Amino acid sequence: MKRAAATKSTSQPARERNPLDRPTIVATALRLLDEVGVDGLSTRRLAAELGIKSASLYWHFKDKGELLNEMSGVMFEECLRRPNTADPAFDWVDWLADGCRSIRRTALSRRDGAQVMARPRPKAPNTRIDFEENVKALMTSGLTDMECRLTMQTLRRFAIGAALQEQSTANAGASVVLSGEEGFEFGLQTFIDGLKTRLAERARITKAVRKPHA
Amino acid sequence: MKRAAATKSTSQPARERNPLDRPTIVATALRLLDEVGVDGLSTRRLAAELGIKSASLYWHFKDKGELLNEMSGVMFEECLRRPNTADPAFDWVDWLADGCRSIRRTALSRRDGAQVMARPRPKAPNTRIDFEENVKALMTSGLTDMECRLTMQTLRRFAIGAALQEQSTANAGASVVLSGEEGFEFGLQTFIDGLKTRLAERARITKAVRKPHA
DNA sequence: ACCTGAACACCGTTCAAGT
DNA sequence: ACCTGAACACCGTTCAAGT
Repeated sequence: MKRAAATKSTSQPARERNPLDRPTIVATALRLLDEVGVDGLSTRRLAAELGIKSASLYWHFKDKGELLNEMSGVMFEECLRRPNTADPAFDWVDWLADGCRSIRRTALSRRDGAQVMARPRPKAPNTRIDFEENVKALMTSGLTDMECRLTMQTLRRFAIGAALQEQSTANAGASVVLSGEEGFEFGLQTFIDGLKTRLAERARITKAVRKPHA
Repeated sequence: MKRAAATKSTSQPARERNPLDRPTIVATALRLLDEVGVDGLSTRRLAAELGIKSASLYWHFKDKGELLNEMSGVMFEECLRRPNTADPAFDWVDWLADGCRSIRRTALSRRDGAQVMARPRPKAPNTRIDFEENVKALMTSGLTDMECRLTMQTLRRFAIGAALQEQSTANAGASVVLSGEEGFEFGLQTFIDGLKTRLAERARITKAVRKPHA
């Protein structure tokens, strides 16, 4: 996709004449990411894509890191569906596993996507709300509040860690005995088995307490 | 630590007059990493530390990526102890958990250490041998060869993923309700519980096959 | 074999100035 | 409010040339 030829009468090659905002810049940056990769995504290149000069980006963003973090946030929004706990068929195991798969899939869906998602997300209030909603959904499992937070953190890390390694350049020539998918599903399944064990153990104790001499 | 003042008679400020080799360069790079961080670790800065010009580094390394990968390899060598399966007290659970903790601790031991260890390690033959040795040790658990490989891969990713997030700059101001240590131990314990479940399930089936009508 | 000098083609960021 | 021009202080990498 080469730069569109500008009509002679204007100096902006690829942009309408209204001011940019952060969402537009982030969306353009994500599109550009697929073209050039994270190392190719320079402020100058992005500015060119937007029809501005790179210095102008610093009116919208404090620095490049802030832009990348916002990209991370958008990618997470792309992949996280809200849980439907009202549905009587809601199953926390499936929901949790699918959420984890979704993070990996989203990371793999764009060039160097895992590297972007490995960055801290901007702590916007709406993100916080979603997070608390997810904690509540997972608590239907019987895990404690803290365990739910730790579980979600662990699986988020795991999904991104898996994608990170799958996208690493070294994977090109390596003897890939274990496919990414297989390793991912193994880790996910095993971790969830561990959660179930914890819950079963807890149920056993609760029962023993209720009927101490059974 | 400022550059040592050179004696007037020589133009090398900080180096004896013998040729450099890769191990020396890598060791110096790791020392410098703690001073300046991964973003500050430029070829020019490293060359200055070694008393050479940055162009000379390209005689020893193909590019900067190769140097960083070698640093990753050295950090892994620092942390991986060989298993002592001859010891009758050898316990695969402890060994596995300690190995995982060791990776995290090594990553946390240097500035941006997790970022370095997240890179692909150079696939030297000795590294391969260690890996096979570890697979054999883990197979004392009763897991299959493939499961052992997947387990080690998963825990390696997990340890580095945890350290990566703990060292992320965003962690500075964030509301760190969950300490890094706690989240790490939770994930590790849960995953190992899952492995045990798998083994217990397998033992149950084996037994059922032996005594079909028990 | 190992290193330098000098260059090429870039970076992120700042800031006065423009509109 | 939003953007430009121009600069500052860097990068990684190449390559002929030196010893």
